[in-house]
Amino acid sequence: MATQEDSGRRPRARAAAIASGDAPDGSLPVPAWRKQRKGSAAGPAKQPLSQDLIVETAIRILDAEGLDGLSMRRVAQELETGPASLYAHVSNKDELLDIMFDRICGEIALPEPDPARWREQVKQVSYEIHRVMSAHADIARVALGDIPTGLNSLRVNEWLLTAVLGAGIPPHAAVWGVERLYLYINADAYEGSLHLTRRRASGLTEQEYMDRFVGQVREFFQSLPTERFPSTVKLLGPMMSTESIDGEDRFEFGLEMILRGLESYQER
Amino acid sequence: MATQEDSGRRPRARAAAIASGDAPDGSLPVPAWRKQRKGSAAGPAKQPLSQDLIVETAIRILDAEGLDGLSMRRVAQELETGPASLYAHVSNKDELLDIMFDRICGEIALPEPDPARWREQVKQVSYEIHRVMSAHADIARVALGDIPTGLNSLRVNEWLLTAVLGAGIPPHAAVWGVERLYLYINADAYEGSLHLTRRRASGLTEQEYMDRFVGQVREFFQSLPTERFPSTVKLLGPMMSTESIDGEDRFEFGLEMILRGLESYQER
DNA sequence: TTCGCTGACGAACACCGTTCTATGCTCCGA
DNA sequence: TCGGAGCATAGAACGGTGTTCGTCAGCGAA
Repeated sequence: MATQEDSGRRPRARAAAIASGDAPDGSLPVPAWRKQRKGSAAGPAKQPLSQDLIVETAIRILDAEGLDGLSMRRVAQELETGPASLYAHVSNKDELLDIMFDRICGEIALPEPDPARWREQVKQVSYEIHRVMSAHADIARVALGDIPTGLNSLRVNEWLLTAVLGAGIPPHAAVWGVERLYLYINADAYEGSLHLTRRRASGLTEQEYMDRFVGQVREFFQSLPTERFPSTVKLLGPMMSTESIDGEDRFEFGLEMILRGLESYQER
Repeated sequence: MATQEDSGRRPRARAAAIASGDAPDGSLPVPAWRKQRKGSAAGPAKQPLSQDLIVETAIRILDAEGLDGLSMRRVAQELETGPASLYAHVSNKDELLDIMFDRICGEIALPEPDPARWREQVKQVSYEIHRVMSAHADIARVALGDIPTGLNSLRVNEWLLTAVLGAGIPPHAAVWGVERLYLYINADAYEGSLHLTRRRASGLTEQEYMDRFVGQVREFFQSLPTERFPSTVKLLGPMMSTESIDGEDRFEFGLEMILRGLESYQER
């Protein structure tokens, strides 16, 4: 398990907990408002409710049924309780989503920064973020709809900032570049997850889905009048190639584009 | 129970409507499934229901109350009818959103393509798309969550493809580059609209909102432990500057980055 | 005139997030 | 050991959501 940090309740509370943290070593202090539970050692008997348990359950549902399938009632049902019970540990569905997102950010593995290999490493980490987000259905939507302030999210951000600064990109370009990169990664992960969601909903295999869905889209584009959409029709080939739809290479292309743009701001 | 698996019927129908479009001049053909109404000249007497009327009403609500405030019931209420009545003209809320999005795409003004000024023009059009999306609350979310296949959306896409092709970007890079650019514009427009939504919900002026919201975020970041987040703390200045939050310049930065990346694929 | 069709729409279904409120249970001080 | 305070639990309910069912009225064709 990577260095996973606990996420807090509200941004302010979080920061305060860190600032006044009384843990001398590297581990973050356990926030006062989260009493540690007795044995989280997974008794087969009914576990007492806790924020951790709720978040874990919610992520399990997210993975299995997607963000749209995740509801407070669904989580409560899974825990064999009523929806109202959750609100003692989580003030909000939005807060639950934030905490889930940050917990998931904790899965992102970060290498030791090496300024000499910054470009390669930034790319690697971008892939890693993308991989983790894609592994959890459409969770990336949360990042698009909210400025993440969780500790694990900050950890990733800090890593990227350090790498980019170390490459000699001036401060302003570094801040914006990393922010834009993050936006791009999440937007693509979200977009990509939609196909997966749809495919899962349809119950088709990847190949079947590809054939049917892409086939329909292709059919649609091919029926466009050439005189009105000449470039679109001319580019039907590259547009409809499997690699275009699949996403991996397309993501790489955009990433490369952003990196080329970013390094044009390098000062040394 | 019908398992409505023929979700491809819609795009196909549209394309067929286009292919058999009988508008000889420059204006787009009116799709067969959108019957034109008599006078949309806003009679004070109760207008008969129609898809156009529904879409117009929905966009008005969207502008005034945001995407979250838009519901079938809300639209029906505005039209002084029941929600069920809408389903005779629109098969779905998703379809309504698609149509709304495409209608809004129709507001995007496109200049005559001039290959010599392709870079400037692509930038200009990107701004234009961004402007139109931002003018309609969080409608950009629709584009992120669905592959737009409306005519007006295609029109914009066609323009961008033509411009980029004309600049000597090879086919594959053109397709992907335009697609990535589109993704970026919509993602940023959506992100930006969230602030506006939140501000509107809070009822504060722009200045007040700036002060309060940014103040809180700044407070949070400033309370971060320097030893754990050195780069983040070091970059607090550029991160928290007004221009960073406001978005206009930030959008421009990312756009410039993408364009620099894109033109690195130029072949002549 | 009558038949058939189609648009309008009230009612209802199955959900949703959230809050109120009553009920227990646990733990602490006396 | 008892009393009581405080809190996790959860049933019920509120006000919303998208969508469907079935009825009804109006109208064009026969």
